Amino acid sequence: MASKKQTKDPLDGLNSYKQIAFGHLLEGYRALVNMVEADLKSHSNLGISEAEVLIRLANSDGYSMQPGELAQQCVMSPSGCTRLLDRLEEQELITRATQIEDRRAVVIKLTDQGLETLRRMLPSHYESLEAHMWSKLTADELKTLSKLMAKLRD
Amino acid sequence: MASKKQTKDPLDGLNSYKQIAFGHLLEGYRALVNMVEADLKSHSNLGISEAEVLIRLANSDGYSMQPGELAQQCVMSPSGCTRLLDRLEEQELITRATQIEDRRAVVIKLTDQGLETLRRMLPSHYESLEAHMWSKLTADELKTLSKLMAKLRD
DNA sequence: CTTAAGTATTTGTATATGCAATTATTGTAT
DNA sequence: ATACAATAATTGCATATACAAATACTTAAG
Repeated sequence: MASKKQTKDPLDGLNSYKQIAFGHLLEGYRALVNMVEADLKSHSNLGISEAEVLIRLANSDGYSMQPGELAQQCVMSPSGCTRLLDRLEEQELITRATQIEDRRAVVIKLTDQGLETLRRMLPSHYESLEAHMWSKLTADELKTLSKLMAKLRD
Repeated sequence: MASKKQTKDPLDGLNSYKQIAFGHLLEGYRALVNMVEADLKSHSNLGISEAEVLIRLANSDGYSMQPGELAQQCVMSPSGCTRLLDRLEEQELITRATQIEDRRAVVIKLTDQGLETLRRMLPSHYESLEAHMWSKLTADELKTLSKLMAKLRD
């Protein structure tokens, strides 16, 4: 008769609902982001990160923020943020200026052209989000998802 | 007196709960994956994609799958999958063999070493997921999240 | 049979991103 | 005042990943 007590094989945990939840998060996120980004690129020459930065700037006080703040909000590295801002500056969608009070810091500002580009791009972006995300969940589900993801972030 | 009817500014939609839900999804996902991947790399020399492939192989029939199937499950491009498999093969965690019935296809197989590596790595990976995800939500919340993300994926 | 279309994977190339080191500036302690 | 730590952003470098084209093989049509 086999012993009742056994060292548990870690592989046994692979199909727990917890593992599956993580798997669904990976799969769902990637699928969604891929579709949204594809739509975005077909309607503009912006990727999802570029769009996100423009949106955050549009939401910010005076349409301007510092790179570090932006990097934190977007959950990206400072260097990644620098490069992203390089691309946006290249397209003249933002400007960079050194701050007067603290000359280490930089002020990013959305240009008129950046704002206009954002306005032109947003309707199709919303359509995309509607098609791939919002229409797939009820309002309650969407709010629940929002709350749960915020918990994971914090 | 201003006209009651106005062309709506697309920017007005930026702070709807729908937009915010998308934002929280981006932020929560990135934060979680960054933390889990950091833990993973500190306990092994595998990234999250590598770990995912090993896990999917361990779950598969005969510990083997085809690259295309794997790429679909992992929501990645075929070429991305090829490169990922290159790295795993280099570390001798998987083997590649051409199929006999269809010689275009390749059979990926988890090696003994791959299985052992996975067994060694899983406990700390579970701890990481516990710390950064599972412990932050109740069982019900976790199941809800799982269901909602699966809806987005499909 | 032979050719064309389809499928599975891989490769060339481009790009986005992160880490670690660097530069420039500010704050602090003696 | 001067030196030293802290902070903001950038840069060099490495790497992961995607798209498009190429390769190798199979299936279907005539």
